[in-house]
Amino acid sequence: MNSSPHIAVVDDHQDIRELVGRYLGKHGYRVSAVESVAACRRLIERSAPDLIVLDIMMPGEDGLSFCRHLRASSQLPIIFLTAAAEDMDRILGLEMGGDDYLTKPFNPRELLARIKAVLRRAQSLPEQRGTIQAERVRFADQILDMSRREITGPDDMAVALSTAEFRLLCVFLEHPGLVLTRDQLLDLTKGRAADVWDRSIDNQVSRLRRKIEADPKNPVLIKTYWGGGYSFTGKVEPL
Amino acid sequence: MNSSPHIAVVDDHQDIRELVGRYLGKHGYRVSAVESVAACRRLIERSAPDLIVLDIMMPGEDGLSFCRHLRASSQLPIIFLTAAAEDMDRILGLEMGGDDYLTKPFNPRELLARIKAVLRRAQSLPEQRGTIQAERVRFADQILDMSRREITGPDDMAVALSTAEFRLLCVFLEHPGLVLTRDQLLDLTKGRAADVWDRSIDNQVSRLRRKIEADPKNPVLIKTYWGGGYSFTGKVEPL
DNA sequence: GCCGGTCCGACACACTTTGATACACTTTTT
DNA sequence: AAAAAGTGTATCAAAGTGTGTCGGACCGGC
Repeated sequence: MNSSPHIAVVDDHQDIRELVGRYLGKHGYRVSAVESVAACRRLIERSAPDLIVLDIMMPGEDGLSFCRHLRASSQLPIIFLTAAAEDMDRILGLEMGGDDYLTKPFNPRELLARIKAVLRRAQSLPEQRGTIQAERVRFADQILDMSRREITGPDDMAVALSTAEFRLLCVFLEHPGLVLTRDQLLDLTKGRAADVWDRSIDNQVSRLRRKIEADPKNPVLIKTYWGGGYSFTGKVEPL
Repeated sequence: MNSSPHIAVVDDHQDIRELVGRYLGKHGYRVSAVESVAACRRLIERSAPDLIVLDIMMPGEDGLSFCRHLRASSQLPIIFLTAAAEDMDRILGLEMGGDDYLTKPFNPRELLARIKAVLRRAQSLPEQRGTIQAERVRFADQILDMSRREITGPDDMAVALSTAEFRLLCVFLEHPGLVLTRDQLLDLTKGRAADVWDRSIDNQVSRLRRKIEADPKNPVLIKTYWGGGYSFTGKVEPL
């Protein structure tokens, strides 16, 4: 990502354009706000945005028909704005690739969250490092037995891991030192995309820490990167 | 599976479309909801869904006749929605490939379960590893005698297996290390498809564990994958 | 350095899945 | 035919997991 993402906002209400434009701008996005589908077409031609925030109900050409048109030729992600819940039905009738929608009135914060989610989805995937082959792996002062799914500490006490904990630990051990976002962790462990305010990973990290950290209150092995994600710190050595 | 399955929902009631669309969307499916068979035809042409949820009783072209039409040319799985139990007779009259049906009013949760089941069935089959040829097989610290259908532990005590237990153990020994879903296990042992809330496999696994695990309360050989299935962990060596 | 907003850790809780047991039904054996 | 064993279903308890909330930690702007 060499420069900040470029968002096109299409809405016939000036106040919405202004509000959204200002808010997204403040959060580091480049924003182009236009008042009609026609203007949006021109915009797309000359500057290729990364995502469109599109109002459905507009005078002149309608948002939905525009979307159908776009879908015929491109994968450009769209987030729909709809005034009424009934519109949603018509949205569902479309092929919703990586798209999303939001009903007015909406919280700008939520729009931001969804934009982030959609963009992340479009990129995703850290380089796939090889899966761990070894039967046992030493990390820090503990050993993970892959087949028994349990770890043994320096005191020779074995601790069993649940399915989710085990998967999470494996992902960490496969990517030592790398900062993994919650989306990546969720994708790598469960194969599913993150819901907007998903806290399940936080919880699993917390549970895992309780089992592998000497002092769970002051984690050393799994470090938190504020606003970024988590990273496994420590030597990893297949046995 | 590079992207989530795409489900087409065909129903003339808007509320149903909305409900189902939202529910399935929330559970990670891509949903296209349309109000008629005609619209569904168009949908299929341009976007090839993985499964159709089809209301039977609809104005205009009827769901059943549409199904007959589809079956002539494709294997596309269908889940029927019927208002009255009487319709079921007519459904049963069809060739139900991998299909299924549900009577209204239905629990969205159950629909989800059936969709999962049908889709799994459509994929199914892990790569068929060769059947075990050897007369005796060593696994962990025990030996399975194929013809006598009994296992001998390190203490030389022979334990007899029932038919179902024997089949199940064989399936596990043929796919060591692989996580097998309940459907796959049921298919491989009994050759039948899993009913939606089938627990018979759980029971057999439990019984088998009691015979081959040193400590059935803390199974080591047959591991549970929460929400996934079971997996046999341990060396397998034909003799 | 203070302040508002945002993110994270911990906890509690709801919900789903699984394990164990009991029981009914079927098949096999005696 | 009776008895025994095998198997599927129902039920309850236990474990695993996801979501919400609250308080504290962290960041950026002033």
